[in-house]
Amino acid sequence: MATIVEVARLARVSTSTVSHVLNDTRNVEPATRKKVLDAIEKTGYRQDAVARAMRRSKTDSIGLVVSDAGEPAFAEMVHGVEHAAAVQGLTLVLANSSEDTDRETRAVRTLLARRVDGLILARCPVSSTEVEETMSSQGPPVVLLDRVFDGAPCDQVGADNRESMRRLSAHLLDRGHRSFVVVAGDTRVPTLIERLAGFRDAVLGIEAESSVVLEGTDNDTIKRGLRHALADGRSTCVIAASSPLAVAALECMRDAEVSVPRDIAFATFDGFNHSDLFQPSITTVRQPAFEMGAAAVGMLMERLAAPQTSPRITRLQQRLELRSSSEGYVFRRP
Amino acid sequence: MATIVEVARLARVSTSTVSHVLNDTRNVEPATRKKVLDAIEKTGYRQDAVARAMRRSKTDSIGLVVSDAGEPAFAEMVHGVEHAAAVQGLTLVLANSSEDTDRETRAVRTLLARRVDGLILARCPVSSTEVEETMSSQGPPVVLLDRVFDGAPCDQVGADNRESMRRLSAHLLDRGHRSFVVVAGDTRVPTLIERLAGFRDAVLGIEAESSVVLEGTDNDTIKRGLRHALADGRSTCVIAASSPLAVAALECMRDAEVSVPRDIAFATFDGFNHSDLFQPSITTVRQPAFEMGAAAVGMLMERLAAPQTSPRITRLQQRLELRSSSEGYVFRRP
DNA sequence: CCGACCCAGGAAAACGTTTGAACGGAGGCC
DNA sequence: GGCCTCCGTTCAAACGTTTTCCTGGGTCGG
Repeated sequence: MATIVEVARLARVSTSTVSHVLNDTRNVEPATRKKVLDAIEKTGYRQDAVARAMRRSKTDSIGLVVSDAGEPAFAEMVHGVEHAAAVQGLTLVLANSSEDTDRETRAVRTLLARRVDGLILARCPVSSTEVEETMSSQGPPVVLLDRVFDGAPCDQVGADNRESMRRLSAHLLDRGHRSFVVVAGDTRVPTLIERLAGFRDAVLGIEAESSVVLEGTDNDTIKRGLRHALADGRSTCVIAASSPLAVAALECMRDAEVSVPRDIAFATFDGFNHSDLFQPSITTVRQPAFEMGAAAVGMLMERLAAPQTSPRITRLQQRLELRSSSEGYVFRRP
Repeated sequence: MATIVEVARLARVSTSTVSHVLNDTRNVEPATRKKVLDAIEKTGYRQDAVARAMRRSKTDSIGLVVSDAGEPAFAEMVHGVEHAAAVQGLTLVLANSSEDTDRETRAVRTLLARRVDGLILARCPVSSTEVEETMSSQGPPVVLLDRVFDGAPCDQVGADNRESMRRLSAHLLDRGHRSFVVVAGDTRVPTLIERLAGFRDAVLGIEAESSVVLEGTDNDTIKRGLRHALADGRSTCVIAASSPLAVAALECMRDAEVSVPRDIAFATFDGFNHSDLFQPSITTVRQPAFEMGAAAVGMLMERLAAPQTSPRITRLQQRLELRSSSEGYVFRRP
């Protein structure tokens, strides 16, 4: 691989001149510029980003740690981050924590070692203190994505989970539902806490008689709970707080031969792609995952431009997509 | 940020000694090792991967260019690549080409500039010559992922598309279908060529009377073609060659009020997640996307170990998941 | 005509590591 | 006791850039 000195030698100029035409960071006489460009052409020279990063102590890259790269919602976030980064001329270094504290720690460590210019974290349910320290240390700026929490010492991008869940629940209340099963899942995850809070906001002061909230990290426990809750036949609506939970709930209901929406209504957060092509087509609160990723990059850029301003939090609005899983349910007259 | 020289100074040893305990690349007296470790502890020193990469001319990273990071199948590949890379101690630099030749070229260029140790490419339908040259140049080794083609000058990992399509088609022939609509899509993409070829293998010598093959890059054209093909009511089965094509086909059929599987059978490649929860549940040939990504990393490692051996191609077997979209269709007696 | 200033370009010092060569002391062998 | 070897350690040269400071010639104003 040709280096800048070979180019310089061939063009009979100094390496600094070559560098200056490469980055145009100083005026250089048209004649010499041409010599340099010719030499670059002839040698097939390509700038070495590693050496460049070393000298400038700036890698033009950002790190992204995501808790499950396979999950469609996260995949869209990755996509959004990549896109926005590319637009800014930054490359993306991706790591996956698989919802595991240790892996997350190692991932953050490697990314910091690689001297990324900024870090975007979609954290797993519980982070190590090492990770939490990097959020406030004077290392590269950190943006928390999706799983945000109040009072974090860094910028954050999330969705308006609480408000969306409130809207969804209010809509369902409007349709006459009073007895819900809320499949809330792992309530260590801020996102799920917020969604649960939104439900509580909505039913506050309304006699939502026998609503059941299912919390837990284990799918089988959740399913058992749901089966139990469905058994008495009083619930008219199931709300799942995330897509994996929706899968569990739908599986459980299929196995229990409870049909949606004939026997019960159903709605979920960040549901299934192309849901309108299938039955039951699922009422969904959809996260603008791509935009959230892009927004995180935006915050990172602003933070790099203004390091001292106090941390901010951006909440993107979610879309409520009403479909037959909730709209098709008709209340039985007693 | 503390550097290795500060550690050395504090420990009253040379930087080389520090380096040697860091990488344990040479024996060092327990006493001095302890001094060094204490100094590292005290300074909070972290190795600088950029400087290290520069000196060793090895970045311990691999580049992945994918044509659509949002698409679930590609997301799973990304996931697989990330996982396998992490296991090997490599970090992943991700770029997205959005099925665009220019972006792909730029992505490859950036990754090469970053001196990745290897490159995995899920190429877009048509690559620039620059990209094709990197496949054979003596730069970092390249592995082609998913979209493979015979005679490529580098390693490749794909699925057994042709054989899988042959099996699927044979199964459908067994069930009595003779008149197919094959939604083949962009037949510049090797994957889709292979799938189409598999269909042709299966119907060879069988009077598959009026089968229609729809090729094209434009969804609307595809849909128009499909509507036309469905109009005469002779076709008994639609096969989509990829998930986006399946979406188009299902939309078209929904709009034309052709019901699956009552009016017509349907099957697709790499279909929809959790298809068994919905109606129609879709018969699918499922790519082992995660494994393909992991396998690509594996090939890369082997290639790095043995640079001179001739290019190889690995095909992973796909799983045929039979569901009601094809099994539910009952032939009408004339 | 001379000093001040401007401008294009060059020399060289970083950036933080790794690593081959050199070194010095201890021990073993004859 | 001299010599060789071994072993732990240090020295210093890379790796490929960017960037500060410097230089020498030209221009312009007085």
